[in-house]
Amino acid sequence: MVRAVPDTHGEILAAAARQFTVTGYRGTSLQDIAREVGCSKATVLYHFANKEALLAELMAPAIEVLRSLDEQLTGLTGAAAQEVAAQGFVDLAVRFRQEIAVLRGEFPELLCQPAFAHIQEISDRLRDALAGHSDRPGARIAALVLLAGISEACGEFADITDDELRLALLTLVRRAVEPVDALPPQQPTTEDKDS
Amino acid sequence: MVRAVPDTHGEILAAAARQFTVTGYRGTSLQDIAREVGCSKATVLYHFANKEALLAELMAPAIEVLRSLDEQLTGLTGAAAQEVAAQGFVDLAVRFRQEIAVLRGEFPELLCQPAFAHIQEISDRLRDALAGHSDRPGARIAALVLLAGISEACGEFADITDDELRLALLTLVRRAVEPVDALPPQQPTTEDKDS
DNA sequence: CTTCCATCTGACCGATCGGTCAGGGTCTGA
DNA sequence: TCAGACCCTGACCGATCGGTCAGATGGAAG
Repeated sequence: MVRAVPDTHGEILAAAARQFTVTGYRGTSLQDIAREVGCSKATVLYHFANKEALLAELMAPAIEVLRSLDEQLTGLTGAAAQEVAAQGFVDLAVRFRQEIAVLRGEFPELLCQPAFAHIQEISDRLRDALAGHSDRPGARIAALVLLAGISEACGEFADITDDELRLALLTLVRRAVEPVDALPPQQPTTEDKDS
Repeated sequence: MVRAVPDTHGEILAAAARQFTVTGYRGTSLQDIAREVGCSKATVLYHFANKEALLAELMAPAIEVLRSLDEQLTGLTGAAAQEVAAQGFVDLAVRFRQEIAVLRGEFPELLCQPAFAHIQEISDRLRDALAGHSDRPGARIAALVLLAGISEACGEFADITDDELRLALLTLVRRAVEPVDALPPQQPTTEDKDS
């Protein structure tokens, strides 16, 4: 085995990702991670300041993509925002299946941690965009169900390729979301209503 | 305060439900529940054999409804099964918003407990029915996303009435699910393919 | 050879967890 | 009056958690 550079740091990260998705963040102890890597718990804490820092580094790439999607969304409204949100989120969910699976269960508690600040607001904006910025219950519900469902479900389809999954999810979203054009003309929509 | 019957048992149950939905099952200690009720931790364990039994009693009604839905589904196929599954699950999710929110994050771990045996199989059958018993990825993905999304999202809409939520979810499901009739006629479907 | 630094470890810490237990009230019915 | 069922509690238990720390190891630089 040619293994000049052991890269313990990366191994710990990978093992943590695997364990977190199965047992959850709370349900996985540093001991568990160390056991899978084949090192001591102290070694895990040598490479990472604490358990929270381990999670933060694990989620950093996914969060970065989410942030950039949020930026793309600023200023967009209506059908354009809807489409960008749909494509962006589906792509994000597919690419970071594992990372999202980690966050899945612990969402409400983990959002308090500084590493995940503003995530709630960002996903709120994402949901609004997907709902066509409508406040009708039907649109709001559909958007939230889709976001939550995709987050939940993505981790389950390990047997499906990224492209296939992306396509299926995108067609599902387009079929399920309330189209912003189909709004009953109770409001003229001459300009974007803001605030 | 006319309080002839303190009903500590019920108060503990209600407090546990509230805490579990916020902090999760793992994240809520018996001490937390006792504190909210205003009794000692020992009292909680006097009324319930252990933490697991508390959760089991909390979820029992929802699980009973899920089981009966599963029974209704036996024998049904195609569009009929699809419709029963959609109506049944939407109704269940709306009625037991809080209970499902409890189970949400801890699903994979809690399924090991004897109180939740067969739940995985039941929800698998439910998903199959919603997918029109098709094995096409699109149908499977849509069904799972809808089930997961509804479970996740139901707890969030405290401001929406049951009837309103039920209607919105049902229309969403009907719009989003791949209709069993729209199957490409690559298979004659003369009779239900089984096994 | 010595020094230095990165890596890693076993032993240990305080806190908290779920759960046990002996016993103290309080009410009821004989 | 007294026995017993019911409800509740403080004190305590072993286990496990995240995290600390002094020191062992080993390779590179001087």
